Amino acid sequence: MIRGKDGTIIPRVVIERLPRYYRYFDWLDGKVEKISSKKLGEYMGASASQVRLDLSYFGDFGQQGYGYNIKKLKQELANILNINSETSFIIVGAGNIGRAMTRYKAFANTGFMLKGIFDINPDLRGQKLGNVEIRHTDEMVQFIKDNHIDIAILAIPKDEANEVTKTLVDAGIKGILNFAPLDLDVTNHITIENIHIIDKMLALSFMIHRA
Amino acid sequence: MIRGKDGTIIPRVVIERLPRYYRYFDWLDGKVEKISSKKLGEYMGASASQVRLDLSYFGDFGQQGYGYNIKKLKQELANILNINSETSFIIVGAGNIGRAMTRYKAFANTGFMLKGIFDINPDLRGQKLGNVEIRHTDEMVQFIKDNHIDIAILAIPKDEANEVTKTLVDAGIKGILNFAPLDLDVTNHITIENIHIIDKMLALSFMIHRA
DNA sequence: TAGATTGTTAATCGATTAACAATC
DNA sequence: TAGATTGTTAATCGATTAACAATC
Repeated sequence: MIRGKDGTIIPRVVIERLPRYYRYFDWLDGKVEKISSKKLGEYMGASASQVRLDLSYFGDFGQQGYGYNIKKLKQELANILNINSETSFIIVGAGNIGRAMTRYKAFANTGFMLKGIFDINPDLRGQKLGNVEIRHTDEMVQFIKDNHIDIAILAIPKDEANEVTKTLVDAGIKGILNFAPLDLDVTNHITIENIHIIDKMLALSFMIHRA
Repeated sequence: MIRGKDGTIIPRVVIERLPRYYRYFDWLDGKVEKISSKKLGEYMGASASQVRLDLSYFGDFGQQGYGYNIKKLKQELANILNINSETSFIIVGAGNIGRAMTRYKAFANTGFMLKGIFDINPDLRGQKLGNVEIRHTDEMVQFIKDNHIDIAILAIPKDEANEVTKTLVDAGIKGILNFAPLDLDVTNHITIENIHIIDKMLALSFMIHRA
């Protein structure tokens, strides 16, 4: 239950939209100085009301008769989303997806710092991916504690996912980006975001076959 | 506007949930013979009402006093989601994510068949990834037409994404799974599913920092 | 038969949009 | 000042849940 400006509860749908606002402000930055909720809504395919209400959970960023200053609002959103401060994360699983995430450049632009990669296969130990070396899963708990890691990207087969999740949570991980094709079994106050690639492909397939 | 059983419009939220139902039925298959909407809802973190209403858009799959037969419903969902028939797709962009998708095993279990990989870099031409070779983007339009490809996974930098999307749509692509960190500019009746990795990470970061 | 559980309609809840006073 | 546009409250819309007759 996350609260905004006046202690009002921010709906999760609004939170999920924030990074999208940031993308648009980043895109507009340099192009124009200011924008109205109406114009931004047109770009984003949203109503002006939604734009204004969404942003109003976090502050009074606009000005009547003027709109929103892009440099200012981009900065505000960057702060809200912790883009200016460094957020450390680890990758669990050095398979296809784990490796791709290792090389993924976009993390750096949004303050995310890869601190470690872990795999259960001892043969991979010490192998370098970029400038981070693969460690064995046995070292993971201590590493999370020593380096104060909050976020883990989980990219392992589904059969091991819940067991590893339990280990991560016990070690102090606060959020997981889950690529495994299942819903993780978590009881406590930990946040999960799922990327279910096959689910998306199936929804796509369903829609094009019915269209 | 996709219609179900009695010509009622199926809400997009329901469509997006279908693959998840399939995952649960696949998981239950072999474990038990039947399940009630109440029990399934418990597993999925949904209400019994939602389970029943969601499924009822597609048919009368249950039986009073009994529940839903798992083998039967799994089969029904597989048909609805075209899992039993082959769905061809291509990957556009042979970078980190494109390559990971090439090696992604889960596609095969759901009827997805990788037919081609394309990249703008001519040096990659002919290079084999698994049993599919990289082709140059120049060959893409003809390939899509010749092989009746409906779905493309877009894994290229955002600056080129809209231009390539236009090419894909003109060539006859019906659905795109977009990994590029922007909202594709599409006018016509084409379906897009987005995987915005950084957006998910930012939402995660926001939530754990506020918790 | 009695108990269980469906499919569907009605009630509720939450999210989106419209309206408007405030004000730059 | 007049026009534009905000932040917010009220109205609407859509999705979820509750209720229940039908029936296995």
